Amino acid sequence: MTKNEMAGVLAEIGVLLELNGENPFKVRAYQTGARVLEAIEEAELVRLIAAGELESVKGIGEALAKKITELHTTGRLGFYEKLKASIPHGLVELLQISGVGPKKIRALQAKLGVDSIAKLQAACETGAVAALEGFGEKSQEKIIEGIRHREKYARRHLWFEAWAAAEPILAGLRGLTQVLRAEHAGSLRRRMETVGDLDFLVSTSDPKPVVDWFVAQGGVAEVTAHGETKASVRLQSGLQADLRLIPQEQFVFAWHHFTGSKDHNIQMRQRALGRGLSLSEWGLVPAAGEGTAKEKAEKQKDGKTEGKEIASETELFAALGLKFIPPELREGLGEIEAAEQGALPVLIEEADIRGVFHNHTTASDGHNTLEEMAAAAQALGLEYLGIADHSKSSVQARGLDEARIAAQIAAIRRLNASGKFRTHVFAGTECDILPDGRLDFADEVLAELDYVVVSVHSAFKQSREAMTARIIRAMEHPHVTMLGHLTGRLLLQREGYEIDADKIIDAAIAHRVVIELNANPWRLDMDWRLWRRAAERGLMCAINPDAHDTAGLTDFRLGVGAARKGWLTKEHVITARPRADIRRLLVERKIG
DNA sequence: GCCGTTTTCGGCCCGACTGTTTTCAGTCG
Repeated sequence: MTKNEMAGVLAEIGVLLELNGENPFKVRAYQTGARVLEAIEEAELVRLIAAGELESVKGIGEALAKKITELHTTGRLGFYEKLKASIPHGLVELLQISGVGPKKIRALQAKLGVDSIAKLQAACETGAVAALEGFGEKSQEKIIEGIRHREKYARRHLWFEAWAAAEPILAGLRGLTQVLRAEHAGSLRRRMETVGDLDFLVSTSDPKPVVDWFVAQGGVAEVTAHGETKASVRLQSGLQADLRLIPQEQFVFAWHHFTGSKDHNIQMRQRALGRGLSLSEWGLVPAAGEGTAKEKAEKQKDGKTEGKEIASETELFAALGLKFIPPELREGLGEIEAAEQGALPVLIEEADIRGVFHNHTTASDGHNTLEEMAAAAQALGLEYLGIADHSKSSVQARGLDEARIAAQIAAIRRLNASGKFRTHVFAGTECDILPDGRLDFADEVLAELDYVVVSVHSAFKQSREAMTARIIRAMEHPHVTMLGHLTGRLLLQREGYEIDADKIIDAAIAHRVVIELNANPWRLDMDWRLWRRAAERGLMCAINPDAHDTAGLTDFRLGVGAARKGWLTKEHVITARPRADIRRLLVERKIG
């Protein structure tokens, strides 16, 4: 059983225990265990299991270590199978309904025999739910709505779609005269590849007109909460947007809190407690003494307790002995330890990008010509543009055959010689990796190119072993410069093909092949979660927009966001190198 | 179920909003 499958089992145990009404801290322990497994490297995990040292991992104790070991060695877990069998499958899907949690599910099951969405719907229609103690007409209506929209509401949204929705809201809030400050937070600010909802924070001396504007703005389908300090709306896309109104003195604390992640916040609060302080969205106050954190924060505001003024996130981190942690790193994956040791990376920025390698033209499945792409790259200030159209086996994308790519190479050479654009164009290919790992072009063709991207576009259903061997064989080819989209995933649409990422990363390092961070908003592949360790071991990254038109070139910015989440600095990223370096490296045929 | 430079037991982040209540439980983030 793979690492991620084991993590999935632990997470599911957490859900099942929750439905059983188990101690919430036990539930959390399983959730933590699942996340820890996801974050650990597969080879390291195997080593720890073999050595019996799993318990040395923070978050994994005796019980979880035993269960993980059982899963790893037998592929099964008796505890899990028994638990799963004891709980009707339909109960789990009830959790998808907005406003319905474990307690309500237990009540519905105990008193009405509800153990599926269908039965819950039927019970609502007869009015039985409204008659239940603790429920009422409103609850019943909300459940009916929740059932009707559960797919739309549960859906996550691509980061760039969420950003497109958030930008005008943020601008609208900032345009209100009552608003002192408005910021976005949440997974959008952390630049997660997908976003579940939008979070906006506002400080104002006059909340009512701000909340009223927020719930009445265009694009709002439904108002789900409308209080004095908080409002929630459902946008027509199904995306939920939350607005929170925060006094100016507490803005920084709230901004940090609602940026998350949850794991990061828990670790920050634990760190604060270790220093006799209590951190919340209200402030950073002494942990001891009477009263809630909020009350203490308010006292502090009035100058009744000792406390240094904290006016920025930098000062907030500093108060806990930490360097500023960029939002992209706040995933609870070691950033606090790094910040403590002054070992945070200087993350790559959009301005560091000098060029892009993987782009298409009308020669294959792009929508703009070579010259149009070059002009657009120049307008973006890029020093170089790599053209990598598809190769002949990608028939669906009108892949180039030998004659057409020869003509394209000549056209690129002529364009560069003409001096028409300051941006230099490199002639490349996105060469198909054939099902057996051979390349789609003969060596003589590849030798004519400035560089070669290799990608999988066929036979997605190969076994993990076959696919891994196939990709490694392709990377061993002496003409290969970089590997395109590692898994071929399309976010929220299609899982990637099965691979052993560690093995492929090792092979890429060994053969000095670069792996691409495909910055297309549906891809962001290789995943940010893999980059940190890979780069530490020496893997080089190319942030490539995989642009199919001139507008798509700007997608490299999404790739920078993902690279930042992967702890990458500009030293790790080949496309942050100036053109002169690139030319020299490409002449040597290998970059890494 | 995990964890410990206050602890091997007793904690575990904590507040807003809603709906159902008439003081609070459940859900959510």
